[in-house]
Amino acid sequence: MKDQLQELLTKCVQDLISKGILKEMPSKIRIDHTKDNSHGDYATNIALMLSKQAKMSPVELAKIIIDQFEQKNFIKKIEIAGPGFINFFISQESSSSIVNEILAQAASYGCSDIGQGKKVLLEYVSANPTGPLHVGHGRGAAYGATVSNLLRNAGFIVDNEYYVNDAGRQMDILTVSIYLRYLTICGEDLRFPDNGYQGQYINDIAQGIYETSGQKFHLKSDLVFENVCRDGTEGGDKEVHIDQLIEKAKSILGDGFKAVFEVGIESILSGIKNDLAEFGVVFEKWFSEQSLIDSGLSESCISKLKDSKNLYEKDGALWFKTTNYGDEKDRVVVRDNGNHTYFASDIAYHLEKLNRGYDKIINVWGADHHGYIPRVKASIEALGHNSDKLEILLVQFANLYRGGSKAQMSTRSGSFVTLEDLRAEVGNDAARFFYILRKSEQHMDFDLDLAKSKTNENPVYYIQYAHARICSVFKQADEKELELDVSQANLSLLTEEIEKDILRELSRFRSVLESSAIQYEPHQLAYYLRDLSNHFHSYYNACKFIVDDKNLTQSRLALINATQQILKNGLSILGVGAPESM
RNA sequence: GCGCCCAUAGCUCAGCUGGAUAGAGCAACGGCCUUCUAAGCCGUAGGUCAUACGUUCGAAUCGUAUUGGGCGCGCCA
Repeated sequence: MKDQLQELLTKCVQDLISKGILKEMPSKIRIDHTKDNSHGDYATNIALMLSKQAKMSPVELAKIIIDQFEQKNFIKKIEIAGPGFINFFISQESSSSIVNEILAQAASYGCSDIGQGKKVLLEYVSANPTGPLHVGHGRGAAYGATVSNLLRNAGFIVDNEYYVNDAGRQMDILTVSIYLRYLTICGEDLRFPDNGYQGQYINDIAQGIYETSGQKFHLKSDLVFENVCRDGTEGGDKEVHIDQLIEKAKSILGDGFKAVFEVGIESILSGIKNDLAEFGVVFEKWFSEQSLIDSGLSESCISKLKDSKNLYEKDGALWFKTTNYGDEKDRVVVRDNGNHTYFASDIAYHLEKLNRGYDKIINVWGADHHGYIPRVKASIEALGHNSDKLEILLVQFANLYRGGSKAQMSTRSGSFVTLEDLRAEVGNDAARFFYILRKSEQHMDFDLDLAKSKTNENPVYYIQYAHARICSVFKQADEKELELDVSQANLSLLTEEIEKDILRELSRFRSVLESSAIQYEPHQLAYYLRDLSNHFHSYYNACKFIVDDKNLTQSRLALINATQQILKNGLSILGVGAPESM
């Protein structure tokens, strides 16, 4: 309907151009759903936009446009209103046909092909595998998964990917943390380093190693701590302290160090996978950072950059001249100790992504990484690709409040609320919905007490309740042996104001999906579903659906059946269930 | 100091890329269950869209400056 109007209007403007009344096509011709139904069903501001080039007042121009406009029978009325808006009123028959469309296409109603089968790689979460996911990661997970659903629904082919940072120093710290806990279980008396990972999960992993391997890795703690400098709180340097512990453990443990590491990362990763799967977040691929080093891609990227004169040496380290590509300072890719930086892996990773032939690469990052964007784009350009292919979506932090004060979320200290805890407390549906309800670039206050204690006030239930209520109506209809037969429904009987409102609301669904997908804004869909539910609840209170008049009953059941379908389709994209009863 | 994000009702947030009288949810107040689920509905109240200029037919939306908050500015990841 909207598309048809758009076409007609475009043609109309073209005709006026050929008549010499208008000079040139505007960059876009907009037809919008109206906010206020006294303004009709659709409106355009075209006359306001073009009044200047036509050298006449918007109202005059609007008149000319309407005269030129090809009248169709689905248009009941065209009006000029306000400063020069053109409002279109759609005929009752035509606007109620949306119900038939929805019921005919059912679960696939709302799908589109605006993506034209373009291939998209969507990377998100990618939390370091040093511990369970916390509530901060949940936002990225819910957001990424929903964007993925939206894009798929819009005809893009989407691969979801999780980048696993399984290389580097933090993995060593993780391993040492586990190992020291293991030694404690073996009966050693030792002091746990300040910089170690302190969560209970570390103890659990250590316990697991003890149970399967017994004393196999047991060494005297005196040996491990021999010649290691003092820790931070003992007046030493906590970074040096832990680095020396790592070196010590590696040298005396040999292959055992790797064995402990393998058990540790396997345990943590499977926990993360499980957690996300239960949250309805599924990745096609888990990409290992280590694999970039093992395959030599990381090394070959550095060679390429070296060959293209993008690297230089300073203070014993190898620097990438990212300032040539708009970064504010140059970045180190190889440290003076010979180790590659995280950035070096990331260069290789992005090159690898590009080589896989995607049309678009999207990274969802925490907003704290925004300063990282120029250097990654720089690396893409330097390796001869177009950095526009990479789109980075930033998600702001969720500030966690508990008991009215901000809760800390540090993995290192182990004092955080896990995503798993949150899901257990508020449920997957509420958590998914709550996370995407806010625009991603908005800071978000997540009040745990509110989310946990007052779950009934969570807006997700409002929508689910609307769905359940409709199911309940059909249950009633069933008992009265009424069956919905759309072909029997005379939709022109839907003349109540609220019924027209719902028809208008239903007709918006497609454009909401399109807009949410293109702008990567799931919250638009969430707000839409809330509005639709609101209209339905009003309808429910204002009118009875199952009435003596059989024809009217059929039409009303058809209308709420279509509403139910839209709620279901929308919730499914949000990754939220549509319960039949509550 | 420089860069990015943000500022809308008492609180938490929308506002469809510049449009018509700025909206919703909580919280407050007043109504609605002998009727398909009251996790609901209807109504009332609540605003200098941080501030000041500017751009134009028209600004919460765009530009500049200021104020106030978040984040970033490692040979960490």
